[in-house]
Parts: sequence; C-alpha cells; structure tokens
Amino acid sequence: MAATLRDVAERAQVSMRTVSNVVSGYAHVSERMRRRVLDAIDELDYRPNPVARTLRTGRTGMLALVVPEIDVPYFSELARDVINAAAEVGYRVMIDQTGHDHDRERELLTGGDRTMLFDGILFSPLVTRTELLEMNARTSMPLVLLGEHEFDGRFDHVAIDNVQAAHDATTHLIRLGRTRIAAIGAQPDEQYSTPQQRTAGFEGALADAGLTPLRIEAAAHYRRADGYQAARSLLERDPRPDAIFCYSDLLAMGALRAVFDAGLRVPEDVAIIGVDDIEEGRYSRPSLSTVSLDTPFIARNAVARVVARIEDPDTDAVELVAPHALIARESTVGR
Amino acid sequence: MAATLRDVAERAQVSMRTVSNVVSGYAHVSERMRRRVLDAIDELDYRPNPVARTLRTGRTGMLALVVPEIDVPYFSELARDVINAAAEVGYRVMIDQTGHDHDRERELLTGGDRTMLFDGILFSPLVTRTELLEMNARTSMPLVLLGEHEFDGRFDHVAIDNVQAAHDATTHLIRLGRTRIAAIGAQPDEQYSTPQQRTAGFEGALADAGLTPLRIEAAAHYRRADGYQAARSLLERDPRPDAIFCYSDLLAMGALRAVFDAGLRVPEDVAIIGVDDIEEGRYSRPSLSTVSLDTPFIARNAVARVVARIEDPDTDAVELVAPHALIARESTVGR
DNA sequence: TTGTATGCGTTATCAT
DNA sequence: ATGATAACGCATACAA
Repeated sequence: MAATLRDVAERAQVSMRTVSNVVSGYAHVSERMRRRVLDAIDELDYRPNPVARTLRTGRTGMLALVVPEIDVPYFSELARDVINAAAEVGYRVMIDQTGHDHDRERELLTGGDRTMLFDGILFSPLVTRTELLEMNARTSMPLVLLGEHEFDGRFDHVAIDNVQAAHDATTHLIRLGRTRIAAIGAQPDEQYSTPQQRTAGFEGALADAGLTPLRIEAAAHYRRADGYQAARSLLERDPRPDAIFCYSDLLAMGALRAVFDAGLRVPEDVAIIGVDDIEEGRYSRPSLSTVSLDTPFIARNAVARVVARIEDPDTDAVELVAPHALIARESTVGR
Repeated sequence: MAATLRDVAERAQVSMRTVSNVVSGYAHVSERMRRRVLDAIDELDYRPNPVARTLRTGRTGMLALVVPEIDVPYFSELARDVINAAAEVGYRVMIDQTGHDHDRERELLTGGDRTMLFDGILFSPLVTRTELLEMNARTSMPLVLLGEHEFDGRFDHVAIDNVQAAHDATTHLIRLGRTRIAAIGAQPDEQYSTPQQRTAGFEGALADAGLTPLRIEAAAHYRRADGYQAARSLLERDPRPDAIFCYSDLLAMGALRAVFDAGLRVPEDVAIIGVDDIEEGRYSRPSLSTVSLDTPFIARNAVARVVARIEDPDTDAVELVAPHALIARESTVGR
C-alpha cells in the first residue's frame, strides 16, 4: 500500500505536523528535522494524497474547460493554449465536451454531476446569457466565459468582438469588388449569440457599402460537412455568389471543397473568407483568408481571471476583448 | 455554504446512514423515509461532495488521457471518441498534453505530481517500452497503452499494426506503377517505436516488389510544417520522387502544399498517401489517400480495458489490434 | 430497515 | 519549532 503522512511521521520519529510542514515547504523547520523527514519520505516512497488534501483545503488544482466539440480545430487549438497557460500557474485542465447538448451544459454548470472536482470553469458556451444567469445563481463556482460578446457585468469574460470581426471580413470582400456576397453560418433556430453577432457584422458592412446580402445560409453546426452542404445550395441558386463569408474556418474548408466540386475556381469565381485562423487554413489549397483570433491571449487571460476569482471570489467581474486581425490569403486575393 | 449529508439528516430527522442510502440508490429503504430524505435534499439543494466520496471509496470517476499534442487532429479526434466512450460507462476524462516532453510523461506515470486524482490512464506514449517498465513498477495505476505495437504481455494495450499499415500504403503506391518512392516521418534520434515500425513496413513492401526506397526523410514532429519542409527537401533532390508515403496525414497535408508550391501536380507528378484518416483529408484538394485507423474502436476498447482493470487489478493484460483499411482518394488515384 | 461510530489522509487550530 | 488532535464530508462495519 501507499505510504501515508502518518507512516512517514512514525518512521522519522516526528509528528504529522512536522511532516506536513516539510512537505508543503513551511519555513520554520529546523534543518535536522527536515533531513530526517525527507529521508523517511524517500525510503517509503511517500507521495501526498491529493484527494485528502483537497477535502481539507477545498482546492483541487483543476480547471474545467467546456467546449462543444474538442475535435473542432478552433477548440482543440484553444484547449492546447489553455492547458499550457494553466500549467504555468499550477493548474491542470479537465476537458468536457457538451456535444451541442444544452442539458449537458446545464448539468456541468449547476454541478449536477461531479462538479466541485474542479476549482473553476472556463466555458465556451452555447447557452444564452439569460440561461447562464439562472444557472449560476445556484452555484458560486468561479466561471469565465469565452468568446461571447454580450456582457452584463456579472461574469468574467474574455470576449471576441464578433460584430467587428464579421464586419472586417465582409469589408475585405467588398473592397475586392465583389457584389453578390453570401454568408454561411446563421443558426435561426438557436439562440447562440455568436452567429447573431456575425450576421449583424455581415449585414452592417454590406449596408455601409450600399449593398444587400445575396443570401445568408444556415449551418446546423460549424463542421466541414455543414459548410460543404451550405455552399452547395448557395452555388445551385441563381444568381450565384461571387464571394462567401463563412462564420468559421471549418465551414470555409467545406465551402472551398464544394466550390471546387462544382467546377469553379477560388478566388476567381468565388472568393471565400472565414474566421478563426486555424492552422489547416494556412496549408489548404488555396490557403484560406480569415480573421485571426488571438487564442493564446484568450487562454492566458481566461486562466488568469479564473485564478484571480478562485483566490478572491468577491473580485469584480472583468471583460476583456481579444484582439483580432484580418489575414488575406489565396482564397480571396489569389497567389 | 453548501449543505452536507449531516445537514440533510438533521433536516429529515433521520440518520446519515439513511441519507447516504437514499443518495446512492440503496435498495432497502422504506418509501416513507425516502420521501422525507428526498424532500430535505431538495429543500437544502444538497449535492454530494465527490471529493469526500473519493477519499472514502478510493475512486475518482476520472480517467486521464495522455497525448503529445491535443491540437493534432488525430489526437483530438481520438480524444473526442475517448470522452464519449468514457461518458457511457460513467467516467470523465482529463486530458494531459506532454508536448513531446519525456520528463512530463515520466512524471505523469510515476505520479510525481497530482496523479491519484484519476482511476486510470490511457496513454498514447512517446516513451519506449523499457522506460515504461521501470516507471510502472513504482505505481500500480491501471494503464492502457494506445497505438504501439510491441507487446510483452505486461500492459493492456490497444494496438495498431503499424508495420502492416505502412506496408499496405506503400503497396498501394507500387501498384499504381510508381517506382521512385520516398517516405516522410522517420525519427532517427528518437526511440519511439511507431516511426520505426512504419519504416519497417515501408521498406518491406518495397523489398517485396524488388524496389528500394528512394529516400526516407526525417520529421521532428508530425505537424504540417514538418511535412512541408521534408517534402521540399525531397523535391529539390534528383531524382525526384514520383510518390511519397507520409507516416501521418498531417505530414501529408504539409507535403501536399509543398508539392503544389513547387509547381507540381498531385497525383500526376507525385502521388501522396498518409496514415490516420483525419477528417481534414476528406476535404482537402486533392483529397488524401490514407490508411484509416478505427479510432472509435481504439477508444471503446481502451476505456473498456482500463475500467476492467480498475474493477479487478489482477486481471490479465490483454492486447487488441485495431482494424485498419486503405482508403484511396484523389491524392493517389486522381478524380 | 435504520442508527452509531470509525476512518479515509490531509491541513489547521491550539497548545507547549 | 514542534506535538496532539480536531475537522473536511462521506461510506460502511457493526449493532440494534
């Protein structure tokens, strides 16, 4: 069996208190005691039990990262950055996948299941703000929202300026001289605010230029297959778009392939731009123009905020907006 | 403060024992008692503390999935399947990223840090078998290895037949009539067995056909940038390869782009095939021929094995080999 | 069927 | 600076 603190204490002929002091690096321990304890620890191959420590201290040293789908590149790239940022401040990360399931999200937030196993949640939500409010009322788990823009001061929040990002992408298409501009990614049946904001930015940019949307195609999720289907149906209509703004890079990857399968060229016949700047888009053919979101910034600040709230639950909620930048690649400007 | 079992007991005027029975769904509780307890639980909004439960039972209900990089599509797609498979049998998954760091791997396995927070480990390792042996000697954490082939009966193991997979991919290129066949993905300085096995399959298939490798290019990691660089240096040489076998799909995505940037065509000038069958390769231009690995099979069986070992630590180690299948797409056979 | 009491391994309080 | 001991919240052996 694994050795316990008590075993070490007996072996070293000291009290448990002293062992605990040594283990947790307490300052006032005489050098002689420290050596004796350290030797005993070594001989018994003692390792502190984190569960017992957690029960006592109330801290698990773990954060939960909640995303819809971990195999969507934007989320896996974000997860990578979050894991690294958390490791730097001594936290580990549990990843939860909601699979677009509202009930699953709700359960995670209300602690229905096994919450309390972590000290805080980083939440890239599908749920709406109002849903969040009622949920969070029941539990006081430190929570940081990722990626939404609406803010009412009650949640820590690392946001993306979705409206502006969509506006920038659309304006880029307009400046290329495109006039029949469509979009892919609306979710009319859902209440998620991200698509709504991107639609607002898209329509706003067109209106600013005296244009109207050719069409806004829905996408159930933001996967390649959804982008492919949406682009297909866009290309079958008359008039055909000469540019498509996709609400995510992954949608754009599907759209790219659909345009190709229809026997058309990108960007000559149809220009395509996405949002996220996933690595895949830097190698695709053509490479994908996009609006780059600063995921390291998002990860670093989200972790910093949740840790701050863990350490002081009464700290004021803060909203940060992550920088974004338009990146023009082959899918809009050619080679 | 959060309500405890004791609070509920007081409120319902029963013993803690009875409350515990109700909460854990124990059969022999009278209907009257159950109601009283349930009401009290509701009124106090009581939720069991999983940490305390864990300290008592020794089970956390969590598995760790250890991968080199979560944002490599093969691993994020595997993670998705593992999370789902684990959820079905009541476990949650913590994802750990080693970042190709041997020390980090070692620490995770020896429980240096905060191990014991999970009941078992699913390990997609960089380390070699011999390293594993010494490590696992120190701790008896249930462990399942993913993806390696060598087996010595001491570890549960869901394997891939890397030699055969590489052999199949290479044979496919040979049957297309290619003769100047190169490979990308060797790691001469490392001891990982996966690249070694794929090299063996590659060389074996060529030998079977009376051919010799044109060249085997190294790749430090298996990312797009590594594939791009390796393919570039392959294309600069004379004679130029007319086919390239990449040890992973992601390497192939980089190679695809490099061939394109060199002004050549795939598959006319250079045929390319990978291994993994990531979703990206189904949408790329050209779509990527590959050897498909059955990640749902791997995930399902790995979870089943680790759970079996958690429940009975003395169960015999089992090796399973996941099926694989050659999938010919545009990057070798054209449209 | 239900109650009582102990211990899981640690940290923290109170002494000394 | 160190020792004795009481929690942390739960599950279970043992009793009734």
